[in-house]
Amino acid sequence: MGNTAQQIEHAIAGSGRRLTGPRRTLAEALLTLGDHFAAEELLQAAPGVGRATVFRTLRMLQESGLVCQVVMDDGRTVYRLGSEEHHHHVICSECGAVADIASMRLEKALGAIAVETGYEVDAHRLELYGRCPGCRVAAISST
Amino acid sequence: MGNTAQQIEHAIAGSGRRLTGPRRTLAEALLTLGDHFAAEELLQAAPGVGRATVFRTLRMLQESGLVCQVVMDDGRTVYRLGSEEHHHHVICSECGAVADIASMRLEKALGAIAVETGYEVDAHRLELYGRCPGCRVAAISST
DNA sequence: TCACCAGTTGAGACATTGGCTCAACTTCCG
DNA sequence: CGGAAGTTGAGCCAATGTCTCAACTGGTGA
Repeated sequence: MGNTAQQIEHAIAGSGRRLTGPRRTLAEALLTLGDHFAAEELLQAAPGVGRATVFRTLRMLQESGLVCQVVMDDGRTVYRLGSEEHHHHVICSECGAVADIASMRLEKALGAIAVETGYEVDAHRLELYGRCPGCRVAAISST
Repeated sequence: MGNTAQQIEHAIAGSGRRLTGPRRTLAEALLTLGDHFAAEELLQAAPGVGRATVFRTLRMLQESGLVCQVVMDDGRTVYRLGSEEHHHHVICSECGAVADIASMRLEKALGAIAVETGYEVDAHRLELYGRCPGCRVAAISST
């Protein structure tokens, strides 16, 4: 995703929110951080920004759909800069690579479940864990 | 799920594991704990059993399929005594009720995704959040 | 029955992830 | 430019879980 700091800053400064120094710093730090990152990494990549601000901003970005949260296999959570569209993740248990999933079929199955259970479902969390193609090849060739 | 303490104890004492006092205490405490519970609640329901043992045993029971872990809407995790069969959960954001889902359609969609991504998927985590029928009714009548 | 040893335990410190408070500060609007 | 309102960060708190390690114990072989 070719997000730029300006795009992120622009998204931040919506609905009565201010574009402050720390937020700018975070916007830039986000871009230096690779595909996914822990909150702690963002904290370190943004010198001078306090811990509370990092978490606050992360939450804000999640609400804006600019960042999504991924729960890893072992329970750790990482964040990911990404598109606003609804999607899920496949995570490699070996190298940690995260790939997006967008499956109409899956969404429909989820919809059907909502109906069957009688629940009014308004959110869900879905993560798949496995081994990415690269790590599969590596595992085979190292045998 | 009419689990009895004996059933749980039996399941614990498999593959070279010992049936110890603390484990018996935990097996009985589990039965007093309602549909789902936090680790902390189990700890309190099992007097004399140390924190480390509670978490160790919970992990053991998860590996045996006797207990499953549910990540709540807000990130808290609760545990649930349940069947070994693979299933997912719908969680009511209001009253916390947890219901099981077992959908062939969903499993198939997940399988298709695994193929599409090229990942060798071996596990996943899926939770749906919403409002249960009871809370929906309550919300309407309190209007 | 007994002794032994591998598996198990618990106290307590530590780690991780995140939230809260509140006085000081900064943005941005008028 | 001035001030209200949004924002910040230091530091402390909380929840959830892990680790260490000496002491203990279940179950087995004799």
